[in-house]
Amino acid sequence: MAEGVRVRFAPSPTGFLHIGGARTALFNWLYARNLGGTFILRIEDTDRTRSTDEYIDAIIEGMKWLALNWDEGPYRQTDRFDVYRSYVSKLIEEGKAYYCYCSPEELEVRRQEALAQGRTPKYDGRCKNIKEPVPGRVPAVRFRMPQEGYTVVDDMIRGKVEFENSQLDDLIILRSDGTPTYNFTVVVDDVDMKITHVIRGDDHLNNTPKQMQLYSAFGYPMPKFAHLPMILGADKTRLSKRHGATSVMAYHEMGYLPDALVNYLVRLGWSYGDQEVFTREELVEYFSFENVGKAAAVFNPEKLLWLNQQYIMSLSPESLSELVLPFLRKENLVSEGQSLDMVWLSGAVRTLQERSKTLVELAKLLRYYIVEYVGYDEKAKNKFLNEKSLGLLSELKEKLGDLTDFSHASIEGLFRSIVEKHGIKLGNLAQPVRVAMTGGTESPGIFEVLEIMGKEKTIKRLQRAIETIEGTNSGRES
RNA sequence: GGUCCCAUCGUCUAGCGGCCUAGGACGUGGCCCUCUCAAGGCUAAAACACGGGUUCGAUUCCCGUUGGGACCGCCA
Repeated sequence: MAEGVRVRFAPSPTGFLHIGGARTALFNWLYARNLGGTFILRIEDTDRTRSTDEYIDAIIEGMKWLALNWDEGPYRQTDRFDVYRSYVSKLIEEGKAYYCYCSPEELEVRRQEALAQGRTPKYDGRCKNIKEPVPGRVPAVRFRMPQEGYTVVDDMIRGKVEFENSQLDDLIILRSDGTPTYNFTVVVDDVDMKITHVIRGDDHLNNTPKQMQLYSAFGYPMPKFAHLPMILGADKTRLSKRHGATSVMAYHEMGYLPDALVNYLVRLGWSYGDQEVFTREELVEYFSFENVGKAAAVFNPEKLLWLNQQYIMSLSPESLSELVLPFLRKENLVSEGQSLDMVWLSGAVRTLQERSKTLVELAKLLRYYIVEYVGYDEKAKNKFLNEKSLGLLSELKEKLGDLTDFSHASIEGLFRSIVEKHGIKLGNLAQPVRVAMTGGTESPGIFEVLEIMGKEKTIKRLQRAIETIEGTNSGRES
């Protein structure tokens, strides 16, 4: 049963890999991996005016980033025109297709007329029985669609969907310029590549009966179909650029983890009881179309953000450090060629990972650990770096200077003893120190911050805070 | 306009006739923890679109209404 499952993702390179396409690819990938089948990547670039090699590269880049590896391809339809032409010839010979001499302009006029009169635009079949070429006209080729009976799509998600054949149009399979059209190439390729399951977006459901007629004409067994519900924007219309970032790689740049995006995307329309967070292995193991919903789903960036944080928290500090490095460069915190002590960085990252929802956020938070001098937040400075804290900061500076073991435990011991001596709350000491160290009032636990910062930097920053209060600081900011 | 699809909290969803006082998650409010911010724990508000059937019993099955969406190209 599981034997020989072959599925494909077939994007057209007229744009970047977007959220919707990625989810289609993902469901194909999951289905193939779940059943031990073959996942094929096919580029549908027959529209040569809109397809570009840059977009092909971009789609592949997106697939790789999401780690949706394919087993065959990428095939390009523009490499396969010979195949399509031979199928066209066969259909013409068998009388299943015919030449149509109507020009695109004429067809457009008739379509507009029909629309204006409230009729359904449909080809009138006037070229159906023309035997001789029409002088001065280069014909397109149309497929002779049966007009009696029904075509029933047996969909793995929606069940049986019935279409009346009289609704089906004689579709053009070969343009007058000799290039084949989408509905035709999909079927030829799926036949040729022995695709067993066609998993694609909901927007193709209406095309399916036409394509099924093509399958019959070729005498090829029907594949199974699964039409995935659409992804909508907050306004419940189909997700598009105006809803914000839709390119998969844009999420990479914003500091999202591919696994988080995959996890989010799969839960849009699929569920497994109450579980929200899945490993790849679990996803592959649990995936089934039985648990795929039928309703369109609204894309919710907030939940994606939450998931991303879950993934960031679950990563080891070491691997997170590697991942955040490029973002540190972008923030100009690490210059080109400069190397960072990765063990130290991991320690710093560890204190920040539950405070970061994205890698970009993490990189920004890492700032005060890395730079030479921190600038003070104005409000924080006024509130905590003043006469009241001056004595405490000086005392702390002196005692920290005598500390030989600059560890979390001994730093904490020192803080506790000072606090106890003065009969004040820990916060009264911690907050001024926090501003001195980070420039602001929010950070990881103050003892960890000092430990990561190290003795030398800690003393320097305390000294600078003291000078600031005394008004002797030169005012350099970093 | 025609064809097709869809319908549970604001959002993602569980539910496949009685287990439902409708569960979980995000977000939102409160409380706890606490050196700040997070994280974490507890907690609150929040939904079966409507109307008919079928049934002893409907969120669940059927029909209709309403509302949303997709497609109707010599685009894919």
